[in-house]
Amino acid sequence: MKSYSFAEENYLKSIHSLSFGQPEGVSTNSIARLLNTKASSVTAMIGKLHTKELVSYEKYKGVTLTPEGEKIAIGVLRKHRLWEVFLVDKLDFKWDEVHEVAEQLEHIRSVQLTDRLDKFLGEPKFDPHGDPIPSSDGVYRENQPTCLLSDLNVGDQGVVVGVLDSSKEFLRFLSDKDLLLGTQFSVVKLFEYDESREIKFDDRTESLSQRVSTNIKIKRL
Amino acid sequence: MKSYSFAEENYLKSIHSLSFGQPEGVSTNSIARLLNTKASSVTAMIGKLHTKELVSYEKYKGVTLTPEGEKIAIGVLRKHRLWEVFLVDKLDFKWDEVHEVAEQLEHIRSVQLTDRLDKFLGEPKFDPHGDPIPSSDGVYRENQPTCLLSDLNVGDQGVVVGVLDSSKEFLRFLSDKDLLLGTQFSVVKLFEYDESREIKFDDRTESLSQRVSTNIKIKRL
DNA sequence: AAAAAAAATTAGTCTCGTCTAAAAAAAGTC
DNA sequence: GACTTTTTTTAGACGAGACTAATTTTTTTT
Repeated sequence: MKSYSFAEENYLKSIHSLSFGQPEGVSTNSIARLLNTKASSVTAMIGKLHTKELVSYEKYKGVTLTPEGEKIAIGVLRKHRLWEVFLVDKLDFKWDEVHEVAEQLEHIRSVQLTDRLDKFLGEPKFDPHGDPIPSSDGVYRENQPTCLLSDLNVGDQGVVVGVLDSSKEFLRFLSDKDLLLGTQFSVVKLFEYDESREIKFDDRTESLSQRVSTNIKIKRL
Repeated sequence: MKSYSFAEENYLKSIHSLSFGQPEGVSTNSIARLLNTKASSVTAMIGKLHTKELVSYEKYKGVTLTPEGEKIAIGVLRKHRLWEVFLVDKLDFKWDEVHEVAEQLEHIRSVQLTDRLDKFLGEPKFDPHGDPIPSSDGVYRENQPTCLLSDLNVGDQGVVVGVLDSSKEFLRFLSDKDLLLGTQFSVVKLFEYDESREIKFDDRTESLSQRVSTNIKIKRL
């Protein structure tokens, strides 16, 4: 098993995240912006990754990941998101405090560690921001941008990623219903009359008023 | 809060661990041996740490940590040992598999993380090897080298750190008695007749045959 | 106390990842 | 199509941290 430096892993991760909807390749400047470095540094690193056959590259065109490069990027992403779950679920971090620490933890090298952490956390499918966690063989599907539960129609599926109304009362209401961050659900009924919805999750069905569903941020699945 | 490189932290940690019973200062070669580097690299780093006032140093004499340097070294040690507990208690690592991973985790920078991890683990006082975990304000007492439970006399205290006989049967016996790794105990009676001992732990008293106590590795407290 | 051995330091080099400044290529504009 | 602006690449340098080889200091041996 080859192993890569923090810097290399960060570049691969950045290229991966910028690749979405960019089949042409990712631009040097966009990588530099994301990593807070200069374009010249990016060019240098791209050359290095190219030599190692982790990216495809032609001067002045963009870069794309090779299958090997993508595998590494997804591995880092998996670790990042698993650690975020750990920090939030086990150490009671708020989900907006975890990023910086997870940026460090994602580079810890140990296959055993990652897989055991995954089991320990109950093999979660989503991180605290609602982003999907790649499986150990690198399979996952990046999901849609955030929208509201009230945007969904019958048959749509989603995962809870946040709230608009963060009052004690509302959070209490959600926790009474077991509608926690990361809960996956599908919309089974929609009553035009009052815009209330029935959703199914954890093998239960619950009815939510329009008031409630306009205050829950979700991502489509 | 200043922050230090992985390399700096590793040197400080090494100097700290070599300082035990060396009030004269630690030798360049001993550090090089411990870190698998060359003496010249050590000299260079010592110069750097000296400039930052983390070590006291005079050419050709040894190095010692300043109070600031020691604070940092103990902080790293605390993180290392807490992560070892996490790996063994939560992720079911064997206690001889944890070192390499903990060497990486000990450098994660986040005071919040360390303190929350400590709480999550139940504020353990010893790591899986029986070494004491420094408190967040840096207080701890390094303990004695390993000996056998059969070496202890009435009134002595110790902590279980391993076994000589690692057969299924013996490990089963120990787990039936709740004599786990990390258990702290004191010897309350010693019967000269058969060399059996009564030990007290977790508010219980148990009697151990000579056979048993010669197979349990402990550290004195 | 002189010679030999061991330990520590200096001098000079290397790789990694970054930077600035300058040059070259691509894209946008009139 | 020529000119300007933006993007990208090259050239050259630097700091961190490691190395080898040579030198100096300390310690040990006789």
